[in-house]
Amino acid sequence: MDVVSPELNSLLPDEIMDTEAIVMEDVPASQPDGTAVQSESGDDVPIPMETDTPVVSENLSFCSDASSTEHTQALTTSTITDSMLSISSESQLPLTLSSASLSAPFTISAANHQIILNKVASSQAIEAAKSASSSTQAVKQEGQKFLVRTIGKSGQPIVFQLPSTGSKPGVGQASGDAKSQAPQFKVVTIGGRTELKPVIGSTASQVPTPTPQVKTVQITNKTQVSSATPIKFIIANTVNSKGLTAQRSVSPVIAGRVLTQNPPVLPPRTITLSEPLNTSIQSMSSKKIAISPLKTPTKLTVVSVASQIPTSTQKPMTLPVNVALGQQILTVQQPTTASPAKVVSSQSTAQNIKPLQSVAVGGVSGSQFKTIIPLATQPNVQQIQVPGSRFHYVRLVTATTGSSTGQTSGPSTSSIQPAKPMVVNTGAVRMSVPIVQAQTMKQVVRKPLTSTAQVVTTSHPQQRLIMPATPLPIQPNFTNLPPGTVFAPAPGGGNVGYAVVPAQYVTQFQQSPYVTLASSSGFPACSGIQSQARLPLNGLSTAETTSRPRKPCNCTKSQCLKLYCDCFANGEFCNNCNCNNCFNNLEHETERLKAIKTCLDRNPEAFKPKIGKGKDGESDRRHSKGCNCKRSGCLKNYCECYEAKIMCSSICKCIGCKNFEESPERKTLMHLADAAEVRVQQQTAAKTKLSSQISDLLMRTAPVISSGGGRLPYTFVTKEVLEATCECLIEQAKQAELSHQPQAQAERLILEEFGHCLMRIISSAGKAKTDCASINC
DNA sequence: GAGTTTGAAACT
DNA sequence: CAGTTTCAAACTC
Repeated sequence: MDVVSPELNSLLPDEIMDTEAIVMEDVPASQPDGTAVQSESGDDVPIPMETDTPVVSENLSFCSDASSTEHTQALTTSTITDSMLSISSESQLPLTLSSASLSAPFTISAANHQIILNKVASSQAIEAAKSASSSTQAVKQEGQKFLVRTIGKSGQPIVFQLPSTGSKPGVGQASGDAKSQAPQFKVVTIGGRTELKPVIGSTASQVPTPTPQVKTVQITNKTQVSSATPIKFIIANTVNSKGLTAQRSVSPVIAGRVLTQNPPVLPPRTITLSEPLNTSIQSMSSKKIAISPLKTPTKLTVVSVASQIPTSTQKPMTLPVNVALGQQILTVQQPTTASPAKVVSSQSTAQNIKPLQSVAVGGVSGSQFKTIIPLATQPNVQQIQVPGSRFHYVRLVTATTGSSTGQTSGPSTSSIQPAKPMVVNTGAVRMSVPIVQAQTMKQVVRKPLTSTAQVVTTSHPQQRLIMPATPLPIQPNFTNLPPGTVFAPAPGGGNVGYAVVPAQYVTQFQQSPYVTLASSSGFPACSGIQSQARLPLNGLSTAETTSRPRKPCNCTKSQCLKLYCDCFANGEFCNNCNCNNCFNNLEHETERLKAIKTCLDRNPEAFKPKIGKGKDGESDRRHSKGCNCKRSGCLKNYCECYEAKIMCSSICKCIGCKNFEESPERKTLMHLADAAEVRVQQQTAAKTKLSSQISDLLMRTAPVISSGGGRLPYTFVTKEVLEATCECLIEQAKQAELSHQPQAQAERLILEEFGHCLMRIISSAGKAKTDCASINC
């Protein structure tokens, strides 16, 4: 198998690690009433948290960070002490967790399987929260621990433990600014739309969401005051990567983990909010990191992006972090200032590592997220969706090292070592998996993996191509990786590498029963969740992309291994195509991978969507390279801009372009296209009506036929049939008129349409007679 | 359905 | 980087 070249390898980390584009707009509080939780479903069925499955990191750290001191409050799970906050899924009452050391207490409300952690701006806010709900519980920080007890059906409690912060300098400082700041929860839909909701006293006013849509709860700390108490999440499931080199000192520290569905009878999971004493945390860049479970409520998602925390804060950036609890995503957003919010989540214990996790990195504008999509029950697989890229990347986090691997036995209580909050999974292997286009990622009918078993054993696991032998879930030892998987060594060595896996495999993973937890957990699968992770394809909406199945290719000479082939260009295998000598399939993975590498060597952007976000002031969608049309006037589908239904931009090098806003030709074309579409719809409707009328008539006349024994076709020509037929003819006439057909031609078309109608009537009549005869026999 | 046109991709 | 060739889709008849 070919190993991804260093060039490609160098590309992949950037793809994954780059989170600069992930910027969440500050969303004003849209619901000051404090509605913090939206039930994902109208019913009260609790959604269990997945905790028994292996998870890269069991630790979730919520850190309160003083801007200058980088102080982080950590919830450690090592021991359960003082106050414990229990959140029951059944209860929809907000729970307020206040910490003396924390400038802003956290309001925690759980309802309908959702837990919202909110940082209460002030004690008054706490009181308000209490007043809002009599059952609100304020937990002093002394306890440093709060227990989420019944998030899942299993009732497995999740313990959030806060270490004593008496010695933490940043705590008091943070609390002092809490009033000025208005920490808020932002409920963010997967599609990127965010809904900011104050948490305080919110539970009573919960608005049940009709659809099982995953919500992201975002905690935003907009104030830039150094005294502010930025919330710092440190997700410590880190792997070494070059992406965090000094060059990219601002690379976000990721490594998140996500809580998902718990199988019943699971030991209490402890989420540790540890205070990182490591300076690396301090230097952690403030880029926004969104960790969201886009999948079913039963999923636990973990984001692990960077292994090392950049030591420089040269580029303070907003750092939104979504921590998904069950179906919810907790987002912590920190404005780009002196005290950026930081999220630290340690994955030091890869207990119960969730099998397949996906991370979607939004590529469109700043509102995109890296989302984690749990795909499989097998641990250590993360699907990373990089908007703007046609590949999906799957990161496999292996528990090869004892320290990094989680102890799967016993209650999943993991604690983060303060001194090494970010060192979690040194043996992690990141896999970059070109799958399907991110936008087209969708749940489809499950089908077993049919690939031949090709397992490559190697002394250098991170650089070997692993071929999946069976449809079994991905194993940590990579023995079940799909064919075509290529491991690329991480630059600079280390235990981290990338593996390029055929896109379809991820789809297959998603389709595999092993992947879908809902199938086995008894919870209804939420197909919509995954769709939420989809991102626009070439500027098209998800609905557009999903509603348009890709056309089969007709390649004859390229073997479907060049970008001429749309299938290949989209990172897909050929399927039901008309190509000849196709190598874009599982049987030719070696060649395919080589071709991918070649394309990437030639153009690292080769597999990225051509239609992306334009510059400020320009159209939202524009061709990344611009077209070079010379003869088509950019008004035919030869033009990639026109084909994408966008206008040419300044970067186009086209000649005689007519594809601009004020172009009369373009307007005419658009008008004609719209008219044609309307005509087609009308004609289709008319034909459907005709068929319906005929069918209805057949139903009514069937007894007559059967008894009378032989009616002529004209018997079926009733008033309704005539009307439907006339509609078809009129529509045909309109179409001919609009297309400026000569009268003779128009008459011909009308007559032909009439003939078609007659044929349908006769055919239906004959069929009805035949059916009746067969019935009588 | 065959042939032509077109422009992106690939190549030199 | 520019020019040429190759290629497959779009288009026309």
